Amino acid sequence: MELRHLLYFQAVAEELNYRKAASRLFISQPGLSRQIKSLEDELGVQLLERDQTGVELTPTGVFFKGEVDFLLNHIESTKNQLKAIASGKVGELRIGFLGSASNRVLPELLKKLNDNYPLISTSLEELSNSIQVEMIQKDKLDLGFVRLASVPEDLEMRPVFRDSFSLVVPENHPVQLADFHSVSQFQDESFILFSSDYSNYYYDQIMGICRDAGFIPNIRHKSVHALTIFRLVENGLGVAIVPTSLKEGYDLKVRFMEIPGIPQFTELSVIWKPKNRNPTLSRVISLV
Amino acid sequence: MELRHLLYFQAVAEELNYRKAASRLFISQPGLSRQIKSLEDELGVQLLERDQTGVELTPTGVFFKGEVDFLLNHIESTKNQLKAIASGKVGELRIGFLGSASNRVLPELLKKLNDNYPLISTSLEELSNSIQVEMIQKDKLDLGFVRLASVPEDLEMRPVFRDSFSLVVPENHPVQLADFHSVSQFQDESFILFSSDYSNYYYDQIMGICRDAGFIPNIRHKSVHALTIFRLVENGLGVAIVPTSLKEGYDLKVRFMEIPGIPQFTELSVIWKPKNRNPTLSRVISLV
DNA sequence: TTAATTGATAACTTATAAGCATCAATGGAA
DNA sequence: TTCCATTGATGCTTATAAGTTATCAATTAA
Repeated sequence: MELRHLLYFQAVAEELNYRKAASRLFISQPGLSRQIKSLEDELGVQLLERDQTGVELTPTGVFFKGEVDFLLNHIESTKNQLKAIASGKVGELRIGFLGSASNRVLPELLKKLNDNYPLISTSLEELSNSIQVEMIQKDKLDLGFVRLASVPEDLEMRPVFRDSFSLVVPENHPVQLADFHSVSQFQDESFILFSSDYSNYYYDQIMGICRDAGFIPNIRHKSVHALTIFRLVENGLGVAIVPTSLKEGYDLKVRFMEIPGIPQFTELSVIWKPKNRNPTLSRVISLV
Repeated sequence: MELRHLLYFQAVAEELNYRKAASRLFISQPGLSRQIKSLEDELGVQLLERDQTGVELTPTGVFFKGEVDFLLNHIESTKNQLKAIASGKVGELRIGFLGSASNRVLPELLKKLNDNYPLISTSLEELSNSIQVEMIQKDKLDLGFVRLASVPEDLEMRPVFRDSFSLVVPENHPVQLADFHSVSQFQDESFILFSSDYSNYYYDQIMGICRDAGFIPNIRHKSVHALTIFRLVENGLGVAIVPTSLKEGYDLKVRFMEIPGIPQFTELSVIWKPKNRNPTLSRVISLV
């Protein structure tokens, strides 16, 4: 067994089609067929179910795919760390974050990081909650900033920032901050939300706020990006409920009004995998 | 880079001598020299410091050795797990069941499963007959516990538990067990049933029992959950006819009275798809 | 000084991955 | 139904690169 086999298997498992996988790997289909077959022979198990219709993963194959993803990611990360170590940097840290984490917590962390370990380099990526969890589990990411109620067993989670919710309205909206006492004042408006596949937890909370105020919001638009949501609000397409800290950093014709007297809040948490072998990680954990 | 390179590097890093490492790997020394060199070239770092005296690891090499050990061990353990999974010794079994199966059959099966195959994990979901059939056909479920007269061709079915029917009445109902001889004594009461979309078969049987007793029941409430039905009975909203085995496990102010002299019974069956490729399944089938 | 180490290099051999042409089986469209 | 496009598998050939042998220069110990 060679890494080649793992890489090939990964491609086939993702494409579920030998020809497509082969062209993605820039090799011929027969060559790929034979390599996969020899992999199965060596492992002594069947990984893929194939007929003239297509390809499917066996349950064993599903397990193996997970391990292969992990291994290949780990190797990739090791390669990068190697270069960092050899060039005198201490290491590399791959950080994932929700768009709504970029305003407050992340800049602070990066500053602290730079002060304490000036030689640690970072790569930042804006990703959804679920993708971050998955990538951290597979060693494709070292640290994640998410809004989640819980994470899988093999991950650790620490809350880092608690935020209230604000209603976002167009600048010229008739309801002024002084008159604003309940979300129910907006029950006839359209609502713009973060997509629920971006964060179910967030989605449920917004629904909870409206339910507590005695109405079910009329959701007209959903988006994964804060900026998009604000643009829609700006153009009068509805109002939005977002974490208050998003107030800073955007220069738009919208007004933030913190929602008074509600129990809901949103909590940004750091997550990581204690088993992650990146030596840089353990040092950074102590900073957050 | 291939696994070979990692294995070769590991040997050299441990022997700190190319010739010894080469003979341990059953290859020639020049071949090993070149493979290590090409590994260093590809990674772009120097892993080993060598002169005519011998070999030493660079700091980068020390780090890499740790990662290589980890990776190769992980691969070895993955290979072993693969075989265990393919043979069904470890694995996951997704089980669906009707609420009314939870009292008797299911706990027994889970105990047996745990005794015989402690490494098989299970996920349990309470689902209706029709949903179970559908999910099993789609390989979304491995095993189902249903009450059905028949299942589609591609599924197998085996009866596992035969149960009589009992009438459920409020604790203080005037009719006592000793006076109870026919359902017709209750023809003027309201009846509470399991929803027919939950199980048509069950629904038809209840109707059959009443028809045989010479009346058509006045059905006032329907529910998918046994507990809900019992709560309604408890509060005097009607009487219910349910499988007798539901008697256990609920602490409510209701009385069960087995219906005497009727031919109807209800049979809980396991269903599964013979074509399902989960290796765990075949092992478990033999247990039920 | 000599003999026995060390790893590196050049030239050659061989194993095998990859490529091309082609096949049989399947499924959808006409 | 028939036809055509698509699926993965197979036989044979080619090319890449791993591995071999022979040999080298440099170092160390006797």
